Amino acid sequence: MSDSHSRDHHPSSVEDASRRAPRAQAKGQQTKAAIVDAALGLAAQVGLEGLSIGALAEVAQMSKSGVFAHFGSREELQISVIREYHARFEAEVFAPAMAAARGLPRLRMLFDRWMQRTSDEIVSGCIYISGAVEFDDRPGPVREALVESVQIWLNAMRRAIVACKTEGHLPADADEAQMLSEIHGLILALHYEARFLEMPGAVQRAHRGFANILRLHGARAQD
Amino acid sequence: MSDSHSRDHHPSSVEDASRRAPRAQAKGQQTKAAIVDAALGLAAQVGLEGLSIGALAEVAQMSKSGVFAHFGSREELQISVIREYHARFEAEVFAPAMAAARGLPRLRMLFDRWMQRTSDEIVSGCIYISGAVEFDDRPGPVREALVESVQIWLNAMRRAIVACKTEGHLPADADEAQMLSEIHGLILALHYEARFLEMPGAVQRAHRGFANILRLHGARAQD
DNA sequence: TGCAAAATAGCACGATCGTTCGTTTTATTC
DNA sequence: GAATAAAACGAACGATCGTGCTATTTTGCA
Repeated sequence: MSDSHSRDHHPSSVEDASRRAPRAQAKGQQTKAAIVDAALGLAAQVGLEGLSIGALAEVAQMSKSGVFAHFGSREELQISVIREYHARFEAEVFAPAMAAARGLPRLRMLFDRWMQRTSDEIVSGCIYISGAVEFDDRPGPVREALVESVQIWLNAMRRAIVACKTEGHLPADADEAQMLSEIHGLILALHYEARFLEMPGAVQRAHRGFANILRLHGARAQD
Repeated sequence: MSDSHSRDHHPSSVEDASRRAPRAQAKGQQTKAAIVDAALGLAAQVGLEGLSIGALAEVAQMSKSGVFAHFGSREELQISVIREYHARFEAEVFAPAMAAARGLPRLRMLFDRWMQRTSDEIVSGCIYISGAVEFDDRPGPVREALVESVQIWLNAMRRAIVACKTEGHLPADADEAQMLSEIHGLILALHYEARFLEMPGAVQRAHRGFANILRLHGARAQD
């Protein structure tokens, strides 16, 4: 999962950054980060489309125009939220799993972390899922940012599956695209059944489903 | 799948209905049906929340207030759209599959029809999916109508799986809730990958996924 | 401490939203 | 065809939206 997004407002040179080390962030960056943080929570509930600058300003205890000035447009705000979500997803799901051994252990840990995050989002909502629905036929930079982030993650999962083959944990002819779709479906069904339908047992079913998929596609029994 | 919704505006007595047989519908019902039809297409694209009376009036070539008068509120319009969607889903997916033999043949046909409809909705959008995201934490009558419709359908699928057990097409200890979740996940992944990510091969993966689920859960080989 | 710049607030704009109300047109019944 | 009811219209409302513009406050540095 390569973070290809350019972090904005980095000091233009390393020298400048070290010279004024004590002042970590200008005031602006600091409150902008706080706004994005609040926006993330708000967007998880009401979606990226439901995210309004007025409501955000109220949560952030600022004026509408004060919030607006940090982004210049609502679209830019939405994209900032997506980037922040992406960064947190990467830090919370992808990064820790890289500590696990290549192959099946790492794939298991990736799925476990993904599941854990989705379970948490039963309460808060997931913008990779709500965003997909809101922007699936609304072209533009917001949709592009969303698609890019999701693709980066799904590609990381795909690579982890392929690694299982090269490590001999999965048969060489295992179909990684098929497995990925089936795993992705488990996550989507979990979100749908638990958050919308409020059905009990959805988390357990997703866990079992993952074990079923590994078995079906010929994973070697693993410690 | 029992249609528990009361069809509104039925003639109050059968006698009245037969007496004025040539006039099938009063003018009002006729245009209301046309409005709902247009609203269904519009809501599939922009979602139930994105559905505005102004835009609908433009599509239906009527005045805003003319459209509004048929429903009395936007919520009632949204509910009417859900009911109509439900009726079409039932007619297009559920009803034809009842002709197939109880057990695995019927389950296969239910899934095939469901898949076919979802494939069509790659272009148009599915309000059972978009609606779930839009109303997953927005309580009220619209959410209730959505949940009810989806539950009716999922229960029908569950019954079809159970029938496979009593017919001996699936082992008696097969877990129907688990199978249903996995199947539902295939549909959700298909919608996500094909409509939002525009990934090729999603339809084929969903078909293979269904075969995989049947195999995994011990379905007898079937003609 | 004082000054320039950055950050925030205040206010108003055009647009769109759901909704209400009174009127006018259309359909139905005698 | 006249009378009555149903249906559709047109205009306006208050609210909320994103977005400019201009003050005012706050911050960072000399």
